[in-house]
Amino acid sequence: MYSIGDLSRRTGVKAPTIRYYEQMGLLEAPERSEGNQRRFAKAELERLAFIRHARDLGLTINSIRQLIGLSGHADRPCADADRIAKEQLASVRDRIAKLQKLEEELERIATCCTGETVGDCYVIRALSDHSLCGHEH
Amino acid sequence: MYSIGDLSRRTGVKAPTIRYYEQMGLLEAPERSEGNQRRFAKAELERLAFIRHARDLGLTINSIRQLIGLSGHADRPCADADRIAKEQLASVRDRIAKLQKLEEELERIATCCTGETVGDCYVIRALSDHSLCGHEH
DNA sequence: TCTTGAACCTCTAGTCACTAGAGCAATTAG
DNA sequence: CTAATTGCTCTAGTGACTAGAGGTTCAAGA
Ligand SMILES: [Zn+2]
Ligand SMILES: [Zn+2]
Ligand SMILES: [Zn+2]
Ligand SMILES: [Zn+2]
Repeated sequence: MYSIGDLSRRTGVKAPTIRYYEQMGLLEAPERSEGNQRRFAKAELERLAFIRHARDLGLTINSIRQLIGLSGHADRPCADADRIAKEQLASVRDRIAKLQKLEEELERIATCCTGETVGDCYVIRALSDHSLCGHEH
Repeated sequence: MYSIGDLSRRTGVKAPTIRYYEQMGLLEAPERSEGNQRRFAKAELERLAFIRHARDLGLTINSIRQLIGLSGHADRPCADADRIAKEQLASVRDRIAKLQKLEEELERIATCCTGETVGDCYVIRALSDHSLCGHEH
């Protein structure tokens, strides 16, 4: 049996975050000590590691809830799990593409200023005038 | 003189967002009609375009507030504006690098499942076991 | 057994940049 | 003049936590 602090040290997830996951229905309400403190079993430790890893990969609480729901039915088809992973991959790729466009614009904006005063600063001018940009954003 | 709806149509910024920018101190409180409705001058239209452009480039409300503060002093050095742009560029590059690592992991996770049931789904297994990953996240 | 200090509890509110909605008032076109 | 549209303020919700207040329980040493 682990206290919430034990669990926190073993997984690197802060105690308030563990309580938050419980509240969001990702962790089941654990047993309690006589004095009402949480006491987690090993299964919860593993589930918390799963949650943390999924979060680190950018999955939302909602997706994780679905995945946990699925993982209880080992005999069902895994198409839903595969779909969630593919959607997350697509979303990450999408964000990368958007950020790369921003990077291009920002590189120009951040490196082209030859002025010395605000009056002739390229940064200010570029922000005032989108037609200096190479793409839409 | 533009109503908030005029301004919204001309800039593509929704009316509640314009009010929000005013509340955040990015736009000055505009004149009002007899019936207390906002009436914006052309300067406000231009400032709103500036704000929107900066937001589209990912700058925070705080950074924009600083830039607006600077832009009132055309004779001062522009080092602060240049620094804000460079920091934003660095932050975008940082986020891209993190997302590219995620992309790699997610590509593996999302495309390697050869199982058919949840019990032998690679997605579920990969989320349970970070040692299958190629990097830290 | 007692005491002290660390760890734990619940609850509320704050973060960021909006967005949605309620309930009302003003404007504008016909 | 009326109806439709647009505007006003205020409150609350989003996601995934984080911080803090104010109180309780636990574990270890004396
Ligand atoms: Zn400059
Ligand atoms: Zn632009
Ligand atoms: Zn699968
Ligand atoms: Zn991993």
